[in-house]
Amino acid sequence: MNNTHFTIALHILVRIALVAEKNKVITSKEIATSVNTNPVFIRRILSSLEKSNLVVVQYGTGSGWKLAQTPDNITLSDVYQAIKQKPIFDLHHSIPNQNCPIGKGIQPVLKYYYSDVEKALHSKLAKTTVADLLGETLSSQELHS
Amino acid sequence: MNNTHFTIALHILVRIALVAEKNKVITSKEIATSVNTNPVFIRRILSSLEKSNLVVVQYGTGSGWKLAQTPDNITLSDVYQAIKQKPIFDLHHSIPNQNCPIGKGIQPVLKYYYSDVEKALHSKLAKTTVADLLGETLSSQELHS
DNA sequence: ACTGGATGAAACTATATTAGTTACAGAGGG
DNA sequence: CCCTCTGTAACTAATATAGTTTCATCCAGT
Repeated sequence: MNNTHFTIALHILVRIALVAEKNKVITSKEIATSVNTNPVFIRRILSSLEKSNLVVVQYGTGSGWKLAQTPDNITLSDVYQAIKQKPIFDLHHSIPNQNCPIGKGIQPVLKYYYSDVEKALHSKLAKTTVADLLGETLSSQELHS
Repeated sequence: MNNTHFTIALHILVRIALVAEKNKVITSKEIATSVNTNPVFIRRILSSLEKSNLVVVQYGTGSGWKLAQTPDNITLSDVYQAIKQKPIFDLHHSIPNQNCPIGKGIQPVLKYYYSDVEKALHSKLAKTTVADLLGETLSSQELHS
């Protein structure tokens, strides 16, 4: 995962949640217009979200995307899990020197520690839902009008 | 920051902490041998660590690097802060559609939320020090001998 | 069946990022 | 003054990212 993907995924889900209030679906092209990018990029991320059962696609006439769960049931931890491809911190690209006590021993230590950090991150992300973001986004608009 | 930089920075600091126990310093070339990379790459990261007062360089004969603070005083939050160049999550690369209520409102919401997530990450990272990592790395070696 | 709008996926490009490499001026203890 | 190492710039190769084009596939409605 690149770190913008999470932002795009959240934008997509909040955008779908908005039309879901009217029991409507939305196409990747329409979402792309909102995000200001191209539909294929949106579809690639939608594909990841679909595999994690966060969104569902409808084919045929009146086709488009809808949420697979209610917005208050989708946490940002779910979203992060769905689109993450890389861990938050990577280990060395090339294997460290095994003749050095640090080079030999540090990777397992860091690997364990990083997974611990990711758990803490997930705990934090789990406290917020797509419904929360939609609410905050809309209410911040009202203040300006 | 790329996500391997944090790993390399920790490797560097733990490696320096190891020789610091013997009141010695270590050169970027020696560190590069341990990390299994080139000295310039190491120096670039050392440069960031130096700016945050985590390491100090000695010139002249017997030159090399040492810690600017005791290892139990350097938390991983300090290290992360020193080398991070990008936030953990980026916003959109191109500005979203301002005619869409979501496109218009989501960036400030996410910006605030992301800084909140970073604070949680720092709290987690602050609980571990370079001394902790050094201890774990060495004790994991003993188990294998 | 057929149509039409949308998806899924592959292929390709342009740009940005990352790590590696070379080179050389500058620092400073002996 | 010497010697070793640092600081930094410049360049390259490899990889990652987002954008674009293309086309087969899907399926509700007619």
